Amino acid sequence: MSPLTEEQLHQIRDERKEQIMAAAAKVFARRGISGAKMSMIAAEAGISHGLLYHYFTSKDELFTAIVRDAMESSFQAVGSVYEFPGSPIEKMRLLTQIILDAENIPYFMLIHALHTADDVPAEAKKLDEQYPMQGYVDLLLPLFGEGQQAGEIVAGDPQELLGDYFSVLSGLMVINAQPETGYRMPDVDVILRMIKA
Amino acid sequence: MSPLTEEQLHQIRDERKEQIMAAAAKVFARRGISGAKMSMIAAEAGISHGLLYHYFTSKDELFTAIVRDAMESSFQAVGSVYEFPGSPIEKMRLLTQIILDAENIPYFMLIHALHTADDVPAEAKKLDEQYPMQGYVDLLLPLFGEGQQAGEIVAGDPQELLGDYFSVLSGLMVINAQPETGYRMPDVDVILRMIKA
Amino acid sequence: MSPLTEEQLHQIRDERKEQIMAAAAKVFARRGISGAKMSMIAAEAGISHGLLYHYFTSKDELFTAIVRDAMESSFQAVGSVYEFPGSPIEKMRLLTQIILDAENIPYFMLIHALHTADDVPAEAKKLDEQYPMQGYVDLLLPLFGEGQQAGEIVAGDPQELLGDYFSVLSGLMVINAQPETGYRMPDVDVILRMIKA
Amino acid sequence: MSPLTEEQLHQIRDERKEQIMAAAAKVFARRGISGAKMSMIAAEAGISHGLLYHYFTSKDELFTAIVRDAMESSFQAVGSVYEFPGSPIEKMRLLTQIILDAENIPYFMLIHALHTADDVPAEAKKLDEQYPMQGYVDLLLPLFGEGQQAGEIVAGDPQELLGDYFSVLSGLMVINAQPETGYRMPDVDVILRMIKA
DNA sequence: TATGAATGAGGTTTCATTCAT
DNA sequence: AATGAATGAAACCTCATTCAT
Repeated sequence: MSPLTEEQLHQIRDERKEQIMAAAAKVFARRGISGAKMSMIAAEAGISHGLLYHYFTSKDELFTAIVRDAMESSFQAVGSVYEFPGSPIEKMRLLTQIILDAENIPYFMLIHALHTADDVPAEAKKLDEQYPMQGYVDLLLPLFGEGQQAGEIVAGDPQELLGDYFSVLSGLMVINAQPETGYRMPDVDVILRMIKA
Repeated sequence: MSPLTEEQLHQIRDERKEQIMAAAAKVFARRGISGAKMSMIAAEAGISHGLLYHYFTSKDELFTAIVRDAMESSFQAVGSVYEFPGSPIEKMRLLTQIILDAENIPYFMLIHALHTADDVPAEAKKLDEQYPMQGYVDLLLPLFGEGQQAGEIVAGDPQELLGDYFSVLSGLMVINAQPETGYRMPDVDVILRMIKA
Repeated sequence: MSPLTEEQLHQIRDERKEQIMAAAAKVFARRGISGAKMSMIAAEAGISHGLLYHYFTSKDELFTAIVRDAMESSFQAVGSVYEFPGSPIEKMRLLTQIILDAENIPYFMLIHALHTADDVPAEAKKLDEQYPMQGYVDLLLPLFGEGQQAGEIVAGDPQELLGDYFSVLSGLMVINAQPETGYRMPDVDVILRMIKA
Repeated sequence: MSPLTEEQLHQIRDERKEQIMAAAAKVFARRGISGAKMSMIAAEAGISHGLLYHYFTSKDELFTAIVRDAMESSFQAVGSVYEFPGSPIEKMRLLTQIILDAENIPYFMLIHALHTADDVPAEAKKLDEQYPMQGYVDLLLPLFGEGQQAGEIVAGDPQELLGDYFSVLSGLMVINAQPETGYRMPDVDVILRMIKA
């Protein structure tokens, strides 16, 4: 009966959702929650603002969906460090290099926005508690300890060192979210010196 | 009951302005430009929102005034590094420690907000060009070179290294602007490892 | 598998229209004109909202069609009172009983909505002038006069009494349109006392 | 310090609130909840729509405030019946006459709107449960029983009769909310016949 | 005929700014 | 100088209507 098959419609919906979320991630990252206007997101996605509401009930829901996406996939990405080749410090080096990629900036910005705004949707706050930075630290603790025992990584409380390391990375991503601001994105090896023995 | 002299009035006015700017810096830092509402600033300053407009023509002017203040005083603070005691690396250590003080966070946040928002007043943008990060780097280049020659500071392009260093510091300040976000503010010595020989 | 004849198609179309109008009447009655959303009507009719527009050009046209239907059939129903058995007051009793049936509520609600809203389509307003309450009164005047002469019906201006009577019935139907509101639908005989000698 | 005394401001606020509520009652009564636009209410009150939000947080809150007002004062009005002069049926007659006053129409309409709309604020729904029609019936039961014993009021279950009576009155008020609709507002004595012995 | 994606006018709400007192 | 009432531009969101398939 339907002129488009169920499957075709499903595909259209999924593609549109992706398209909107990609556009929204950009805008949220660049402007923060209240600075991101629905009209900007619509324009960035090349659709009418009305259609946004066909796919996401509200700005809040849209923001939350993007954050969920960002957190889940970043968590996975960090977890894959154990499949990297090389010694612990070499694994850390690779992971750092991957993280610093400009394309990850929106993810860091979103999490930053999450902490910055105070009108964050409750749902998004839950996600923040579910995937805290501590999670990344825990994930890497074994690797880090191994590196310390091997004498490749500097001595000290691994929890704190890893926390410091992620904080530095997060900060760099956040301030480099805008182009042309005069900030620099340091070379991997410069940052790595913080934890290298 | 003689009326206040012109000068006394002027001084009262200036004190009020300081009070408002301090309150506004806090709010701008915590919420960003569009997230900071004039009513919040008024509440934080303990005055009515109407009174804000007796001291600052607009939100834009208020923001710009704060940014100017932040830039000028931070520039001065960094410049005073040459009066610090100790060897170059010790001077850098002291400067870093001073910078990382939580009370400086608003300054970094303001500059970050300046880069983040796109509805930044033109006046504020001019300030950004007038006091770019490069200025801080230039200020410290002689000290840094001295340290490298003394073998205290790691070899490499001093321009880039200093740029990296300031970027890391800026990033850390920005992400630690909100309390309770799980980020860490690393110990001075951890950061210092990035440039220490 | 011979294709449907023109006539059969027409009939199917008409049945669909009836189905939609019945659904719409329910929704309009319960929510009023602006409270009734096209999507609700479509859902109630079990079709997509897009299909509504194959049968009715607009919400206004749909509303008008329902009102026309309601007015025409109710006029006919009241007119049939003369074929009822019994004396004038008994005829009035039967008519009242028929009117008070819950299934007639949508008709009264529609006419009420017509008077309530101010964004009523011009076409519908014309209908309201074409079938005013006065029409019902005129229809019943002879019967009423007969009842008065027979001493069954209370004395007084029959125009006014009949007007009062219909107003009371209308009011009762309208406030009982929603279930569970605490209002009562009085017994026929209680209402009849208003006009019984 | 304040250029207007606390008291003056309070008075302005109260007057404005009254003015807005009166205007809103009119508009809500005429158009229902979703049909009443905030801009209409503002226009009716002769103020800007922005100012509405200075006094009432939302359309819902405004509606609820009016309903509360309506319910409380109508409850009081009905309760005062016992202070009326005359026999029970005469008291009922006076009460009826007071109720039927055109100025009370908004009150009935609001309660009707409350039952009609389905997007009624939760707060308003609570009020509806707190002041149900049964409350009015209970209030009048003693008087009604007295009238029945005195042979002035028709025999029958007083609960049901009073319920019927209020339903008829409510219905009449609701359908006569709009001017020029062809409905009639019956004379007190016509309605009274429903309960008079 | 039938569907649901897509649009945009219009309604609700927020908030920077003005102004009477 | 100080307050808070008042305004209106602009943001968010809803929903009647259109249109590709």
